Amino acid sequence: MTSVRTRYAPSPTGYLHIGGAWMAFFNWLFARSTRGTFVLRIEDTDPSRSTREYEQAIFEDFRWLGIDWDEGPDVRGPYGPYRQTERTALYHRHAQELLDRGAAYHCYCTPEELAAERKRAEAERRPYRYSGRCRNLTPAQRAAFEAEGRKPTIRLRLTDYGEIIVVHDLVRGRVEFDPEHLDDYIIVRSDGTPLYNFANVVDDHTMAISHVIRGIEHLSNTPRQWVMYRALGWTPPQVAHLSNILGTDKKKLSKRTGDTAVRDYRRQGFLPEALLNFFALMAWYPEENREIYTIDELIEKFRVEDLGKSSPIFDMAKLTWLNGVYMRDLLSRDPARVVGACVESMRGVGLLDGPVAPDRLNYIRRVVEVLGERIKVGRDIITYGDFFLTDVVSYEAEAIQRYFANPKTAEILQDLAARVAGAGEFTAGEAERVIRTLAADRSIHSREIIHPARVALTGKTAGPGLFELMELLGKARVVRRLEEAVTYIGRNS
RNA sequence: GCCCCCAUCGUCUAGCCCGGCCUAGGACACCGGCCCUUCAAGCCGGUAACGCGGGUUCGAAUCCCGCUGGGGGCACCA
Repeated sequence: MTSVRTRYAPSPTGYLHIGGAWMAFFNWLFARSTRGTFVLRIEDTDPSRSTREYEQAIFEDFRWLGIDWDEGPDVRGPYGPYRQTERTALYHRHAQELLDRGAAYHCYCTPEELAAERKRAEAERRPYRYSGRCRNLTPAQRAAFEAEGRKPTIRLRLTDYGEIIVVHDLVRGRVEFDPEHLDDYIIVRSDGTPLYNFANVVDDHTMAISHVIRGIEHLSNTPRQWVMYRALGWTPPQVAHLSNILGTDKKKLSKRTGDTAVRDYRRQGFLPEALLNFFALMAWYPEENREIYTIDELIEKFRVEDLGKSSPIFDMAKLTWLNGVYMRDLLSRDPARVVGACVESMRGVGLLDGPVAPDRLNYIRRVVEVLGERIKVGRDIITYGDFFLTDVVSYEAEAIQRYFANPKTAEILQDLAARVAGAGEFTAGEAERVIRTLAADRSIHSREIIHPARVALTGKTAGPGLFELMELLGKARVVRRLEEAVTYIGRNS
């Protein structure tokens, strides 16, 4: 058996989409699991929408995910070039070959004429198929069209193909298509540029791609492509078509129901290994009763045949949980990665910009330490620890209601502020001692101090342990916030 | 409209190919409880699914047919 070569072929018309990354991931997994080759090919045949900036961005997103490629525009390789716009000679050659073999023909119909045909079909409520008017043009007729100045497209002969086209899909099994329902489709535009279905076939073959895992939307394209392979005398690759990821509205994943770009997830502070683990779980469970897998385990266990057939819904809650599992593990093993994810999300919301100063980074490290297991995603440093990062404490409505209502509260907090101010070296232990003593002196339960104090210091009812949080905030900030709370309560009661 | 694909808890899925081991397993989410200065984490427990209708069979989530529902394709987009 010749070696496995898979590919992912993005169009550089935007950032790497979650759905695209998901597809790419399986092609990559398959290549890695068979010690094969993973190729990145840029499909930039639509010049109006493709840019080099997006191409770079896609590379960057893949690198972040940890999906590497053996051949591609930037690393080159024996089957290059890897950008479709640089392969035009190849398309011309094979288009000519198709023409010479009589498998394709020039079509002089204008877009307007075709639109009219389509409209007529619609009016008569029958499925539209190209009429085939140009299928058997005589040299004289062609000359006449040319004289009119018409530029022909090239169409592949398909309507009279004659036999059922069989696609052997690795995950769906045998799928049959009757060419009766297909028509002669355009493979080269009148300006000479190739269309997707054609360029794709030429590239996959000339790049010796052995397996293609792609979206279900391409299943209907497959019979068209298979006819072309046959006409050219080529063997088509093995294919597997996966259903698309859906949003919570059960529609194709879109901005409406959540972030769609890989970099959005990076900005929120997700971990690439968690995202990849989650990607796997959206298509298959390598083992029963197990959710957490390292990339190496996924590579080892991967089998195309095991991939699911139905469309998964992107479950944010599960991704978040999974990310939390990884974050907790990292907390002891490699806390710098957790800090990294937090920094990423702080940049995302503008809390950080440019290089981070060493003392600032140190402080963030301590915040992460104090927040600990509460951080499931990098952005949680903001949702749970904003009071560490900014100087304004805004009290949650519920917090005020629950813990600032007691008439004694202001007095207690005032007392606490005074005692903190007079305390010794301000560690968590010292903070605890101060509060316990205060509770004993006033013969109240420490709860009656702890909760209001937490609200005064953080604005929230939930959060890290009060004593740890006080230590990190430091004596000065604690005293100030306590006094601010006293003022606030006085003003609002 | 025509063609194609899909269908197990709210969600991701195991089981389906090779019918009985399935009174359908796990995980997320949700709801209780424990722990506790709150939250998170952790631990314990709970609710919850074979879309419907016909077959085949002693027996069907598993095989067959139909229906319904969802998705995709039918471009000089990819």
